[in-house]
Amino acid sequence: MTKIQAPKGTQDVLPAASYRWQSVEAIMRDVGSLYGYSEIRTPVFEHTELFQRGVGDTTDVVQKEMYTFTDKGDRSVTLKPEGTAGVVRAFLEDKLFAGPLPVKMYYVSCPCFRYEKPQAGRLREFHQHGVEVFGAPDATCDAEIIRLALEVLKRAGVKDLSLRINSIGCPACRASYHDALRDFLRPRLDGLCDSCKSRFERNPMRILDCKEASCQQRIEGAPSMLDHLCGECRSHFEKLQSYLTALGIGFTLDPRIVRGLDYYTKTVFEIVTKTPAGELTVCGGGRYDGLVEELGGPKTAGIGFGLGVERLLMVQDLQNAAPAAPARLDAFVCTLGDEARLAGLALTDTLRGAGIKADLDHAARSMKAQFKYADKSGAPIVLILAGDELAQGVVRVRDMAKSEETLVPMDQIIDYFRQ
RNA sequence: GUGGAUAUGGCGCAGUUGGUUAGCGUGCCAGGUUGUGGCCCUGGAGGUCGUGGGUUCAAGUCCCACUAUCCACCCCA
Repeated sequence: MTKIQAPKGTQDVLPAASYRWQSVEAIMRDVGSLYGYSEIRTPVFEHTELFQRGVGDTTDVVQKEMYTFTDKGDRSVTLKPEGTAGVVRAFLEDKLFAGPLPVKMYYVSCPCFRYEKPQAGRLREFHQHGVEVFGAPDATCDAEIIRLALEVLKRAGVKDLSLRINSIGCPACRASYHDALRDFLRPRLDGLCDSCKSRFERNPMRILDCKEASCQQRIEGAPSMLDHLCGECRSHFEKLQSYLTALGIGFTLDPRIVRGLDYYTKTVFEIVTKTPAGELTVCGGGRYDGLVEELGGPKTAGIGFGLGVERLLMVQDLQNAAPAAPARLDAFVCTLGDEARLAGLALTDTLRGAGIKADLDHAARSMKAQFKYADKSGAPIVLILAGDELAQGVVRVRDMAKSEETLVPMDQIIDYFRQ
């Protein structure tokens, strides 16, 4: 029989590590609600067409990375490759646009799926925290979600953060920029790498992002999107920069941030952190003012970001910023003999009823083995119950760190923990 | 999709030019202490040496294929 293992690119979150997830999830919830956001949860899978139209047919994500399958009803469905499209769909389907705008939403550890070759910080099933805001066209909102993302990362203990922003304009000014860029690239096309050649027609801006040194050399002096922004896009971007400055948020302009998803307009940004293993992008996002309309809704501004949970946890590890594990137990109950065992079960139940994290031996083991287990469980207090204690109506309370024992009357044991 | 490295008990490793019953550390279980953890001592359980072929009298060791894991590119969270 072949051993069954987890599918490639997936990970178990084991009991010893789940507190780490709970910790960053609590941070996201706390910060989200502090900023006036409410949680939204959308399905893990959607109709494939949503992503084709929303994320964009020409993107790598849609073209080669989606988990798409046909269900028993012959519908093509896809495990969500990112968080935004599903939220937009819900916004439309549940007619949130008819309520008070803006609508501000966040999501926590949203599972996302991309069929890629796994490696450090890249999985096939991964999780994102994120926010989406609808009906907030002003650049104050761009600044707000950036501030929110930075706050989440800061509370998670991430160090050496840097913010990179860019504007990719609106469809109108981007089209004229594409023309200018193609005019610049056309005479140099022969020297570019194959993937850049294919990008030329489809999405020439991605060529600016190419990692090939020879391509970088050839595109030296290429026109910048920022020089081709229309009046409105330019003014939006300038406002964003002044708002960030007013909030004391440092940033760098990075014209090479293009983002791999088609729906972005105007502001795009990435938050990068330095680790001993190199720079790592932990958060990326931007504005998508055309997406709601593209998916059949009323013209509505949109903006959001996705923050990779696995990457965040990885950065915490690399930067020694991981929170310490909380104590699993407040007390462990050790017993000897059947009568004491029964009393121990009742005692444990009483403790739990009083909100004290308690456990007892479930393997009918020796006192020594029970103590070993109690020690490894991290319980600071061990309660010992055997014939002598039962006869006296007391519990023997052992402080594990001090190795000191005292006798506490059974009916005062809760008070002992309360003091 | 392209390239590179690795694969031996739960974890970390050794295994010498192919040569007897595959070792070590750690963890786990138990005993030493018939009521007591961390330290120490003793014992025990646990391995189709990733899978399948091949070479050989003999393969953990050599050859081939496959699979998985890790890393880089690509892409991105």
